[in-house]
Amino acid sequence: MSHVTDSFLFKTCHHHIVVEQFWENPEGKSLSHTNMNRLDYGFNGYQVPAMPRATRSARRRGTVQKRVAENKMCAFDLLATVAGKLLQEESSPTSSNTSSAKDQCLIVKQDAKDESKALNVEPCDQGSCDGKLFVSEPVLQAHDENNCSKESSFPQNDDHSVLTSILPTSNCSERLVTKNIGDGNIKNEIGSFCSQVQDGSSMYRESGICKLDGEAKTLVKDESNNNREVLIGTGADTGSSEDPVVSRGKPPALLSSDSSAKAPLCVDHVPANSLPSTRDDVKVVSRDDDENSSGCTHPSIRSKRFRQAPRIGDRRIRKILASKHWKVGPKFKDETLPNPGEMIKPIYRNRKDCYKRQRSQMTVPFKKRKLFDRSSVWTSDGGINDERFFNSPEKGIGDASESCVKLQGGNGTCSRAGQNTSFQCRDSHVKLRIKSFRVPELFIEIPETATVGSLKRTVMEAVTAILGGGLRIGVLLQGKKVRDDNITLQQTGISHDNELDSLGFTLEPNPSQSSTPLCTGDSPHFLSGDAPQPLIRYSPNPSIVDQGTSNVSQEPHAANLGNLVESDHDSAPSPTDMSVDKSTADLKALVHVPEMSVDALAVVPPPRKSKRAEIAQRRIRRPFSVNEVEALVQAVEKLGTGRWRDVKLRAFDNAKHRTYVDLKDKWKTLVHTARISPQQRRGEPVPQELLDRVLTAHAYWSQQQAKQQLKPLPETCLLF
DNA sequence: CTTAGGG
DNA sequence: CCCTAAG
Repeated sequence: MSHVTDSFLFKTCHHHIVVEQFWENPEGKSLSHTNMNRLDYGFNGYQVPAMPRATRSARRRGTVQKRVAENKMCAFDLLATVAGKLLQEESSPTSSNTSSAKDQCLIVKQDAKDESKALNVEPCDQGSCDGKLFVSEPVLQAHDENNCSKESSFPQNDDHSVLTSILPTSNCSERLVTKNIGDGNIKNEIGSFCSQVQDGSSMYRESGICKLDGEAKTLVKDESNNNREVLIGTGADTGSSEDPVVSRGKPPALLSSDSSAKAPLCVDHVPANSLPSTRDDVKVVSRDDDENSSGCTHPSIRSKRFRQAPRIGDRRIRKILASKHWKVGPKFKDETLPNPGEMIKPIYRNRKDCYKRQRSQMTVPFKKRKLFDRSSVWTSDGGINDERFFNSPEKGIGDASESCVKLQGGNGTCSRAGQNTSFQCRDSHVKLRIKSFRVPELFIEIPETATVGSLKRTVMEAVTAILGGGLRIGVLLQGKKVRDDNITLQQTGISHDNELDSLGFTLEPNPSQSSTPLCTGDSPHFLSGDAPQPLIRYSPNPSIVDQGTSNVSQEPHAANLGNLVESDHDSAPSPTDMSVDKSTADLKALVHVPEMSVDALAVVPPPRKSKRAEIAQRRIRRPFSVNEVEALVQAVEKLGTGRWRDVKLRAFDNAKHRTYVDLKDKWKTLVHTARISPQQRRGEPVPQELLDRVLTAHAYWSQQQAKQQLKPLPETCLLF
């Protein structure tokens, strides 16, 4: 049988969807790590069978750590499935037994062409009731300690449930509550669910954060024409006027509900004693994110933990599931703004870091793709936290060229942005819709010989740097900047019945941050500019400017061959690259792309990154040239095969694109190449002489290594 | 961050 | 080249 350890209630206007997370535990024994991978999800009685597979290495290792994470990732899959099943259920004439309220809400998958496959919940002509489908992880949003703490700080109730999200809506009293059950220690790892809700004829936007690993999840919601509040809190909602709905266990299939939503939505069908392994579950799950947090099993602790959740500077790379199964709206993580000091940390220090970061960002659960953890505007950790409010990709994009921020006034929306603008969204609320932010002007400096791909990357880095470097939100009223943060909206004239067209927001580099070099050493530099439209110069590799390649020694055994290896300036990986004498002039070429960058970057979110390639750009392949091989061989001959860092420093210190891992890998392939017949070799032929040296050196150092293992010998280099 | 290896 | 486990 399965133990439901967590359940989620998705309540739309008329439907309740319960998603359960439970551990399969046939024997009823306590769970062990060996069956961690049995974490499954179910909903409305369905159990989602196919869960993501563990990573290869995970399987190989027989560990299941990753599995949990991946299962988490699958939460969204689950949701998609839920929607699909529900749809079937509701559309299937044979299954009309479920709910009287069926057909009141239609949950459909978005058209296939939308890669994100967001779920669309469309209320069927229920004008007075916006359909909603919202799922949130029982995680306390770290944000808004300043703004919403009052509303969101609810005492926890006795059963230790952690109320994490409440979405009261005026019309339907819809709310979503996620809760941990069991002893309250269970950590639900399901990420927040993002969905779009179509609100009748009104515009709608909704996006959520899909974050994993137990980190804060965010839900961004915006509805038009409805006065709504979005509260995100923790603890039981005992103080709220509307009782949160807490679900637990396997609920009956679909429940219909009226708009009062006060009655328990789901009955707990799981006997308390059937959750003996809760603790185990907790431990297990906690392990998953032990990387950056201790296993916070107690609700209260958890709350705390999430409050201090991952900062931008967190070294940990967040894994965010690409919007494969749902629409990951551009949304900002609910994190508090990092301290200025912390923000610097993540900034690339050098090229190496840059691309390392790039690489690391490509990982995401299924395919291990990492989004730029702080780079992505759309998932930003960045400084725009307080503006968790975005448009769906489809509609906001085109407006990029428009004014800084497109606001949509009107009577319906009480968005977060609005809340932030007017804290107490109670009486005269200002409803704002920020369609897009204008990103500060960027200037890119990149060699003419650079590839388009590198240009993209450069721009990306620049944008990333800006966003990550600390942003401020500027408020423009009638084109004039409102500098006084303490003045009320009313005083400024920003009132609900005002023309919000005159209101604008801008993203401004934080003065204290903007002057920080993006990549100390050889990367982009910020030139702090004037606040609103600062000029940011982004130049890739200033430091390599002086390093020509023209004097690459042709003498294989010349001293210090290593330093002759040209440094990389991210140009196309041309075999002739090394010998081509392009340097200073090229490198200094300044390419202005203000128009492009401004317009393009002003789009929030960015155009759908259909191909994750954009996100997960694999480093371009750069075949080793003979010169490089020469340098490598020489270095290895000298240093041995176990000191790749030294080899790198010695021979490739200027080749930023060659990491010690690369060198190690190259050596590996060289050894292999040397052993195979010349006919089988591919690519630029490596002189046999070099290959011979490779074998010789390899043999020698292998022997040395073997000897060392027996009895540490003084470092002697007998051969050289 | 480095190494060492598998993929 | 990527990804990870280990150290």
